[in-house]
Amino acid sequence: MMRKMSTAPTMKDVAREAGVALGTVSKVVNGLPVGENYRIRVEAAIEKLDYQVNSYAQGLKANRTYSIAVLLPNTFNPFFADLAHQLNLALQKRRYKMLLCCTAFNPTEEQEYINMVRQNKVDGIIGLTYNPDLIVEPDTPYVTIDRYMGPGIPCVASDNYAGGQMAAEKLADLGCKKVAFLRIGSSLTNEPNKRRSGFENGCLARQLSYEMKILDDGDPFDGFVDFLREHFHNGKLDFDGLFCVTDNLAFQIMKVLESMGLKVPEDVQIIGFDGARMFGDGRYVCSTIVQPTDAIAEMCVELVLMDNAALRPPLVCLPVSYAYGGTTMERP
Amino acid sequence: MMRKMSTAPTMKDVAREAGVALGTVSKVVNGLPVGENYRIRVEAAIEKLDYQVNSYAQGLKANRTYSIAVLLPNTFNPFFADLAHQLNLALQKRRYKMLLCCTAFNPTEEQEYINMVRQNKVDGIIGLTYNPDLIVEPDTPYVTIDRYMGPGIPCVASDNYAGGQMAAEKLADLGCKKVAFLRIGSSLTNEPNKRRSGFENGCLARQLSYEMKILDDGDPFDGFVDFLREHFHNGKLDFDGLFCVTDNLAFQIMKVLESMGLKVPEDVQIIGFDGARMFGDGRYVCSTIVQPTDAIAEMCVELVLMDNAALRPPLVCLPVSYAYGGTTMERP
DNA sequence: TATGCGTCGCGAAACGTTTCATGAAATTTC
DNA sequence: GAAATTTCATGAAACGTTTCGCGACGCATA
Repeated sequence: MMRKMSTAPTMKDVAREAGVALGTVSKVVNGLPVGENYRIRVEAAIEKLDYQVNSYAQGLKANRTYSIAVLLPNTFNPFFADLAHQLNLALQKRRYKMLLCCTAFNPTEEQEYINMVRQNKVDGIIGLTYNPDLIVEPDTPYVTIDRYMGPGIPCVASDNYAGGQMAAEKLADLGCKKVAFLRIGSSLTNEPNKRRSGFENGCLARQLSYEMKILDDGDPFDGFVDFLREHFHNGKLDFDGLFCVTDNLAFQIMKVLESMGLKVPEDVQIIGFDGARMFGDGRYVCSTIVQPTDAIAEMCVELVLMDNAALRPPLVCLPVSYAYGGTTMERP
Repeated sequence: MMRKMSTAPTMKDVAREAGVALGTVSKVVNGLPVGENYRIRVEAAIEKLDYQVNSYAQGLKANRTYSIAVLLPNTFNPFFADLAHQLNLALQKRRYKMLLCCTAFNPTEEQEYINMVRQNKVDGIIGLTYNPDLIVEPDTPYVTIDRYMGPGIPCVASDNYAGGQMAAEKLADLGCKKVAFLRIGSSLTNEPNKRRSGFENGCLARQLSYEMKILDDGDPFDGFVDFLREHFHNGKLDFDGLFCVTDNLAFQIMKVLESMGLKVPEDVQIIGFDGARMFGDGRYVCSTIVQPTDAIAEMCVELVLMDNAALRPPLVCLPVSYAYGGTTMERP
């Protein structure tokens, strides 16, 4: 009785308690075929000892850990937060654990996390990263979000092109005559780049006059303020519609417009991108092109766990949708 | 040469390559004293083979995994998101991994995660949970946020009482004559309860007339709408100040007030609680009592990793501060 | 030269699983 | 009823570490 109180019970303990061999316990635990009477005895012993498998021993043996590392810049941008949440759900559904790594957009940090994660033999990595030359363990399945890194590494993204187009069309529908596209480089690597071309295409199709203001990484935000000032005469802005590359940017721009005495959406309508919401269930921060974070997460998990790596598509684009968030005039 | 390409190199491989014993490699890897010439040879071999320790073998042997499970309801509430981020930073600083578990306020989910986490032999758990009778492995260090579960389990929280008091004083300072406190039960278990008594105390101290509206878990939000309507006559609200138990609630209440034609902060000033910000760096969602999420995270990690469990304090309260977020009139 | 002591590398054992060759028992076959 | 075949529990080996008793070696002492 109560011999090894201090240590958690092992399979050996269960085997002894049930009077069976080690391998038999293993089979019961893993649901493999075992004689009925044996199964019952083992299950009783497991119950009695409150046995839990040691998944680190399993991991060592099987070279499989049922955990996936998720690399995100942070969790306070609502879009990333939403992604983290959806990934957590999708992984949990498949009984996988999620190792969350916040990289703060820092390439060194990203590489460090990748290295750390190698030691821990996660079964795969899902990364929304900004380091263009990340070195990833070749035999660890890697799936990116929003960043195409080559044919061997699947990339899951929204249909950014369609989203840009949708924004242009929406602004046209809502009566805009002259619009502008605002973007910061750093928030806009790779796939999200297509938002611009989609938007341009949409404007052309609807014969909507447009201008672009594109800042590079590291450029001060003032670049936008200057741009808007240049197009501001006699209390009026040259534009009646703005498409901002992210909701975050839209949010900042709104503050600037406010300080210029302009009213949104009466004077100028704004559409952002991402689908950021205040408290998850609150209303959208601005009128926006919503990314399907649930589908993105689902797809990432699907791909990262896929057995046959050869079958993985290099790029998956998922459909976006428009949502009203108070910064556009809805149709009369 | 290139014999075992498919498998990651092990200590044995390094030992063979360096021409030393297994134990010597182990010592080098762990920084234990080893003869200089041996160290050099081993380090060269490690470099050459690109050896990485297998932390699951380490975990199996040492019964230590350098990972901590974090239980949060979700990541899209900015307060939780911030907490997740700060915890990630604090853990990373100590080279610990973070297993994030989103529980969606669901007691069953919470217990399931706790169980799952037991199997994975995490070194500890930090939980912001809502299940009053969670069963936690007695030998896994457990630290809660905001919920006092008994003397053996440390609870880290903001100084909620002081926060409530601070809100009352601020409203008084800003000229309010009659205020109200709004809260929903579910968002207000345990420690955060003290926000009410702190607020009450603050009102009494400043001879500020106040009322309370408290909804229970599961009550429809309409309860607040009705309450506000009852106190709304001739386009004017009986209150000139509101203290909402969370920023989330404040956010929702603002929408209601808006729909009643009331202006914030001109007609009624609002103070929330948490310190929620839009994009992490954006401005506060509302004027608010800010919780020190960085200090909370730091303290949680400190306590959960503490060797001597007997020295852990049962309750730690950390100082809050007031921040302007546009929903209060600042002093003239 | 012989003894004693301290250093330090060596390698076997152990951690808790899974797997697989082994052989005992039960079943089938003629 | 004996031999062939199937079934299935058994327990040793292996996964990649850490730990620790052992012994080889170097040095000081007499």
